[in-house]
Amino acid sequence: MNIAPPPPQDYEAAATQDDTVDLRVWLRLLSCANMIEAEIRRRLRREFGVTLPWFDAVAQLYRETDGLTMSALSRRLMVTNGNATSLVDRLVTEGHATRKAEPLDQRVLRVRLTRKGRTAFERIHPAHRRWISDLMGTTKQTDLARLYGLLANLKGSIALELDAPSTKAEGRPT
Amino acid sequence: MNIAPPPPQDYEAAATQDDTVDLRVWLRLLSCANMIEAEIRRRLRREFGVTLPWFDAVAQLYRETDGLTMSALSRRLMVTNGNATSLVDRLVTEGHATRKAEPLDQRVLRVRLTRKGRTAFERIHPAHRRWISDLMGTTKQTDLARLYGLLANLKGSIALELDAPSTKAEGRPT
DNA sequence: GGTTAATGTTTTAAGCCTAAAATAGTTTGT
DNA sequence: ACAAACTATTTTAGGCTTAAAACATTAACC
Repeated sequence: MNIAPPPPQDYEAAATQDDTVDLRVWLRLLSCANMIEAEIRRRLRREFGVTLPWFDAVAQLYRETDGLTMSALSRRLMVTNGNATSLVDRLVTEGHATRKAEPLDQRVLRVRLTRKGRTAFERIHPAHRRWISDLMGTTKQTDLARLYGLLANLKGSIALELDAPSTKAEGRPT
Repeated sequence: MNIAPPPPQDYEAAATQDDTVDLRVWLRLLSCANMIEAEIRRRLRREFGVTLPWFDAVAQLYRETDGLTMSALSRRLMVTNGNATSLVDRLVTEGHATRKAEPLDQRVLRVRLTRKGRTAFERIHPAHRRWISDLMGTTKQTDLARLYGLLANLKGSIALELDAPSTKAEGRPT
């Protein structure tokens, strides 16, 4: 028989036996995400002198040769529009990106990585990829595949609930 | 046969076919965590007028009748010590917590929830629990159990790597 | 017993993030 | 054509977060 693992000293410490499975899954999920995110943040700063949000923004822009609108970018980064504004402000002043109004719709601004931005990303990207592999390294491939599938379900479940949050909040109107 | 799900417009949008499973699991995990966290944050503010970090801090303190030291609290919240300081500052000025030096070690400060703090948490807690259940609601119990197990493995894997980050960084010492 | 190292906490500086209000351009209905 | 509604983005105000430096107390070591 195995010995029990030591109780975690993080978010999960607040979970008790009588908590529902839901809550315990959530706390554990959050722990994992926070641990990985914190470590990637530290390494990006230490090895390359960039912040995590900076890297995330550049990574999203890198894929899109035609760039992204401000709204699309903030949606992808999962942050508010205002937040994206300040991130892109910095990218532009650094010379890593440009921001140009669309000719057909003057409201829309399209953000594109410059040559300099692309080069910067290419310098960091391989290390980032390696770090993720390291952090997940001892998890078996089959487990990762299962996890991928289960998370897809969970994500779908969340999206559904976000589309129809009415059931508990207000009941049916009279 | 099923139709393919629409491509996500979040973090995962940056993943491509040639990315490793590691990376795709990570992006999906992050998506899930961010979606849930953002929704809980919105509801806490809208329904109870409190912030998510405020709730997290109070939730951790609620369990511990003897309170927590500043270090223990920041470890549990997975934030820096400095961050915990400002959170507790606010709890104390609001009257939701007290901060007292330990008699045996004057360096250590022990934070405890006040009666007012406990009452505030008890008012919010049931709704929070319900929200988590709602967001995960359409995920089957067996899937949640599997997820719980797989995340345990992943978490262990991460912890291992964080303890021994030497393999790639410096090799073995001469 | 006095210096040095270690530990616990706070402060500081800079950047991140949200929610809400404001601005500006576009579409719709008449 | 004009007003109203809608959409895209920025601004503002306030709070969150980190990393590094500073401060204070305790432990370790001659």
